[in-house]
Amino acid sequence: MSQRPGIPKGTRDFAPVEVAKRTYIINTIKKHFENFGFQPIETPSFENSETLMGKYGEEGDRLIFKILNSGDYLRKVDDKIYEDRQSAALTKYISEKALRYDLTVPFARYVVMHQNEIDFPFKRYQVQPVWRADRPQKGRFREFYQCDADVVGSNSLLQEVEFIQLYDAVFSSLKLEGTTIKMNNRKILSGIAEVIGAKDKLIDFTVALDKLDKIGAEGVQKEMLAKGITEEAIAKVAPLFNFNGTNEERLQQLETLLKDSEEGLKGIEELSFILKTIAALGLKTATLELDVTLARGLNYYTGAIFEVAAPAQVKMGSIGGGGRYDDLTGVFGLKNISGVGISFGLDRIYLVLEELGVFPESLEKTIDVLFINFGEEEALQSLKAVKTLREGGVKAELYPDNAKMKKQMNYANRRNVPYIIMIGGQELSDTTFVLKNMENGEQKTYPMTELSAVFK
RNA sequence: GUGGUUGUAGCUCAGCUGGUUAGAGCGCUAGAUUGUGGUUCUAGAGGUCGCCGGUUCGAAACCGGUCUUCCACCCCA
Repeated sequence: MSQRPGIPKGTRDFAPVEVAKRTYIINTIKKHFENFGFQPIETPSFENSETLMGKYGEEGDRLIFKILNSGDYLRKVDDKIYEDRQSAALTKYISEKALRYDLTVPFARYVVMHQNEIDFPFKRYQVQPVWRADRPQKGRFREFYQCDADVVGSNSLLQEVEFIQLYDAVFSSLKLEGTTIKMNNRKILSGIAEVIGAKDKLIDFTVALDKLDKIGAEGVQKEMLAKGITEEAIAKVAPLFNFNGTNEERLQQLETLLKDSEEGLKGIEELSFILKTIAALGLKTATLELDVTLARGLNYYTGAIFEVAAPAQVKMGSIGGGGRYDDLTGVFGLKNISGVGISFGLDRIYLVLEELGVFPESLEKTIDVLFINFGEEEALQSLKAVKTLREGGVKAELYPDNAKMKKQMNYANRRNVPYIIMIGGQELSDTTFVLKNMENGEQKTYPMTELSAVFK
C-alpha cells in the first residue's frame, strides 16, 4: 500500500523558481548586512527548552514547538503528574528541547556563552528558519525564515539610525518602494501609562492602543475599560486617538502630554534625535513615521520599537520589525549589555514582491543554451561545445536523448531557455553549429571556432 | 487556543431540491509534421469526489468526526 503524500500544515515545498526568488531576496539582504559591517553567525535549529521558555510571554510559550525526549520518556514521569493529565505540567518531564522560535533569544544566549571571544560592539546577522506552532494564515507559516541583524554592546542611538538606513537600503534594492518604517519608543509608552496613572497596566494599555488602526478609537476605549483602566485615564490619552501631522508636530503634542514624566521625556529625546539625524541623511524610498500606537515585542524591548509596513496597496502584515532591548542577555547572566536589532520577514517580502511583480525576470531563466541531440556522434560534438561553454561560465546542457525535435524544442520552451544550438549531421561535417534565438525564432550558422565569441 | 470557511482530473472550476457510466477549459501524451518550439486540428491518458463513519433503496451532494485551505480573534515575520 502506498501512503498519501503530504506535508504538515503551515509548511511548504519550494519549486526551483521559488528557490531562485528566495535566494535573490536573501542575497540582497545579506549583501546589505555585510555592507553595513555585520558578520554572520548560525545557531542550532533547536535549543534547550529552558533557553526559550518564558522569553516570549505566556502566548509565546504556547507557540513553541516542543521536541519529545528520546527513549522511554514516560517511565521517568511521576505517577501523580501523569494521572493529572495537565499538559503544561507534563511537558517539562517529557520534553527538554524545543525548536527555535526566533533568532533574537538564541543570539542573546550566543553572546553570553561566547562573551570572552566577542569584540564589542558586536554586529551580527543571521538568516535561518524559525518555527511557531501558530495557526497558519496568509503570510503566516509554521516554518519561516527570519533575517536578523543586531548590535550588542553599544548604547549609541546611531545604531537605531543605521538600522533605519539598512531597512531603506534593502527595500530600495529589492525595488520594494513606498515602505513605511514605523517607529515608537517603549519609554514613551511607559511615560503615557505613568501620566494617566495606569503604570501597572502598561501591557494591557499598549496592547489595546496597538489596535487603534484596526478597531478604531471606540474599540480601543472599550478594551481599555474592560482591562480596568479608568475613564479619567482614557480621557487623558484621547489626543492620541487623533494623532496626526508631521513627525515634528507629533513630538510636540507628545511633549505636552508627557511633561511630567521623566521617562516619557527621555523617550521623546531619543526619538527626536533619531528623526533629526535621519532627516539630515535622507532616505531613498522608505518613509519614517512616528507611530505612538506601535507596541510590539514589549516583553523585551526597552527603547526604540520598529515595524515596517508594505506599500499601502498590498494587504500584508508587517514585513519587518525590531527594537532596542537593554537587558536581553540579563536573563542569561550577563548584565549591562544593550542590544538593538531588526528582522526581515523573508516569506512576507516574497509575497509582496510577487504581488507587485518586481522580481527580476532573469530569475526565471534556468540555463543559457540547450543543445539539441541528433544522435551519438552529433551528441559527442555537442558535448565538446558544452564543455567549452561551461568553462567560460555559460550555463549549457545537451538534451540527453535523441528524441524528436519537437519534444526537445518544447523542453527548451518550458524551461525558458533563450537559445538553442543544433549540431546535426550537416554541421558535424562542416564543423559548424546553428544558433537559434528562441524568442524571435531567428537562427544563424557559425563556424565552430566562433562558439565562445558568440556568447560573449 | 476560540469562532467561521474551504476541499471534485496536474491547474482553475461546473455538477440543479440526493437518482444511470462525475463534466468543461487549460495542461499532459501521441499523431498530422523523420532538422525547427510557441499557433491550429485530431485522438488519448488521467478522478479513493480530502479521509473515516452515519442517514438512505440510492450520497460528490445530507449529518458527525478528522485532516487541509483561507479568514476573523489571540499573537505575530
